[in-house]
Amino acid sequence: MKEQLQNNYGFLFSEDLISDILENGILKEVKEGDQLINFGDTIKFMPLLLEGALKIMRQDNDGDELLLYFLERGDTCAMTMTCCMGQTKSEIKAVAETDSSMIMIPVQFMDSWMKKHDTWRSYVFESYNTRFHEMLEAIDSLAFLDMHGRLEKYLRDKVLVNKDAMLSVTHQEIAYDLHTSRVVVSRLLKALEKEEKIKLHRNKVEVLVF
DNA sequence: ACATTAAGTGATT
DNA sequence: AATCACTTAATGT
Repeated sequence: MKEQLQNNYGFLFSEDLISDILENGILKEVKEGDQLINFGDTIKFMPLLLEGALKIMRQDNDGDELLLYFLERGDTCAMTMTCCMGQTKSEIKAVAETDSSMIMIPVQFMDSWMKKHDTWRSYVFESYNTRFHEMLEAIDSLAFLDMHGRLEKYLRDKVLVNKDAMLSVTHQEIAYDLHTSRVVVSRLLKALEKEEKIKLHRNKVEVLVF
């Protein structure tokens, strides 16, 4: 845990901060598909991703879901930051996209560390900023891209976080993430296969270009 | 061999 | 782009 923290955050965090993290953080390892945070949960920990990726989703009143963005190593969750200030409940859901490990920092340290550690404050502001940009990207993709474009972006992102062009995913799962129907996904994927951008297998999509 | 689940397709809105 | 209705293909028991 020490080494992983050094490797991923060593260049960002001061020695003091790293020892504070090691002292108070809890190492958590999750498997692909594990749910970390659900809609309405009270957030007690702030995750620092060491390895793997999480997918962050929004949920509507009927329980329908929509993927917002992926978190990777070096990232943290912006939702936790707003939550620990106002004691609000989570408005997002976090699921492990791949097997992941992270350090869970109890939120009560947020406040004092902001004052105590310059490097922590910068990190928090910095990641708040990048999260905000990811959010804008998600909005852009909803507002300005058609399904075809959204699907391509989805596949691109998914290949990036999985570090593997062979995606283990069904058409139905993609449909849930993009909040559309399986039939539409199947058709668009078929079209992409004809363009020779991807190759289709059962339960798998192989991304050839991007 | 049969049931189940994933994926492909035409037609309609 | 969504939905329906149906077919075909792959996989598990």
